[in-house]
Amino acid sequence: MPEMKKEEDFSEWYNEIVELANLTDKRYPIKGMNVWTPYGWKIMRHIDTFIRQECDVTGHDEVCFPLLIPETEFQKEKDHIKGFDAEVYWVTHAGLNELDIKLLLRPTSETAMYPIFALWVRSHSDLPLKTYQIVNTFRYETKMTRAFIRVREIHFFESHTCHVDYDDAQRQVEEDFVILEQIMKRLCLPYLLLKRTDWDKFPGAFYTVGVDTLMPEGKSLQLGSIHHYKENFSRPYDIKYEAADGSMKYCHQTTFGMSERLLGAVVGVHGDDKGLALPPEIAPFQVVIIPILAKGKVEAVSAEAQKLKQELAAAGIRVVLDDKDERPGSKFYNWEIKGVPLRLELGMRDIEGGKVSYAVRLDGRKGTFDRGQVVAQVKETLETIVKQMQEGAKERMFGRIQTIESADTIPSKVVRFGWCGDPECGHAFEQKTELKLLGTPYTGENFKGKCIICGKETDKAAYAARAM
RNA sequence: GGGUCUGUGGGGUAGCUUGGUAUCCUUCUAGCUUGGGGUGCUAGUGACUCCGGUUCAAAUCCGGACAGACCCA
Repeated sequence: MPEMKKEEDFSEWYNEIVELANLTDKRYPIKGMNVWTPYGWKIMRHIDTFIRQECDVTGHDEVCFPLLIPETEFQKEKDHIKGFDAEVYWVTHAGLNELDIKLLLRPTSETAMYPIFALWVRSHSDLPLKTYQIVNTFRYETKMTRAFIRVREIHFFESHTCHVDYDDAQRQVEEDFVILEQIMKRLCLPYLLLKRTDWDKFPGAFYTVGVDTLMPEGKSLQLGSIHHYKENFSRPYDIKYEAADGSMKYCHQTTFGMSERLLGAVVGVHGDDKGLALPPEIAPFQVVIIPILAKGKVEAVSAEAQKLKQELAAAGIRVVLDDKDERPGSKFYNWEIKGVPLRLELGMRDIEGGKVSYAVRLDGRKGTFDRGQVVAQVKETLETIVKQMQEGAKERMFGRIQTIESADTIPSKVVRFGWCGDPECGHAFEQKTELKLLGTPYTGENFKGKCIICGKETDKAAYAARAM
């Protein structure tokens, strides 16, 4: 019998859930490279679908660039190299020969895309150039790897855009926030948008906005990042255009990245001691039907269960009928581990009474639907579950954040405090508390107080936590 | 980079000190039984990370490789 105590030992709980729910197969013989199982991949595909939808409606075009990057291209932006040097995989041989110019596996695609962007962008009428891709990227992580959260082969979404000037790129950053919100709503994940400190921004970026959520143990987990590059890449990669007045100008660029960490966060935020709890929008199966087969009535019940399944499926609901020869109780446990949001039970008792019994995964509540209105009632229940998950997760996250006025005693959670913005104070805080300074809220937050280190008056709040 | 420890059926383990038939739980397969919260019984499949050494004999001892965990820088 699995011991699954989320609150007691989150780390162990997480590993166990990922395995029991069969989201991934960790037995692949390379550390940090796991196999996507059918169940886990179905969820990830739903997430990807939402990302594609939102990017498409905002006028991004999907592209797909090669995996390998020549060393010579990679080296063009100095900060960028420094940031990734230590975690790059190299291809040094091809067949029996050593390569003259080494190739690297993309850790992210700036240096693959931008030489080509330089060819694509010629005049202001080519702008804005808005692209994205969903590909695998590679980073040689040296710390402990963990399914979905820290992996060496990353299932990566990255959008890359080019703009005529700073302001237009800035508008893109703000559009990214809207895209993000649409996606996070469906995953029922609350988050903070924090402008990273200068010493923690993406290598090569002008500024970085981090998307952070909190895990139950109070650690922060970065789910994505949005960057304004200004001209930092367009200059070394020579991405310029002819403006209306005939002058040549460098593009301003942005990027937005997210990964399968989104799935890791869904596991961590919504799961409980019974297993996964999936948001209905990304659940491979939103409803599981379990027929209760009493002796002698097997066929009647099976036929009715089939009918129910078809009705729900016809209404666009993702439904699975579990007709395995197994006890119902055992099926209940199994589907709960897998996080199916809504369970329907159908036995003679229900059929005779014109009902369908249900149980909600999230809070365990049970009741009956009317057989005649079951489609509408299922839809309504799923919608309620979405709201419940959104609100519950939000409450839990903000409940973990404490505003503090002194760095001497740190309640071992996520903290919010005044910061004058001086890097020296920031470093001092990090050193003293051993927390990571996550940054300052991107969209202003009403705050009045004193810098927690130097005591200067400030209207800036900062957030810090232990990073996962 | 330095150090410590560990590799046994699909998953989790016992056995290793003191060398000789590999334990238990779970999963899986088949049959019967059961069927509204993990049904019970019976039978069955399935493992000592790899390479070398010592030995009549190696999961066990020795060396190396590979993989993983932890600690320190």
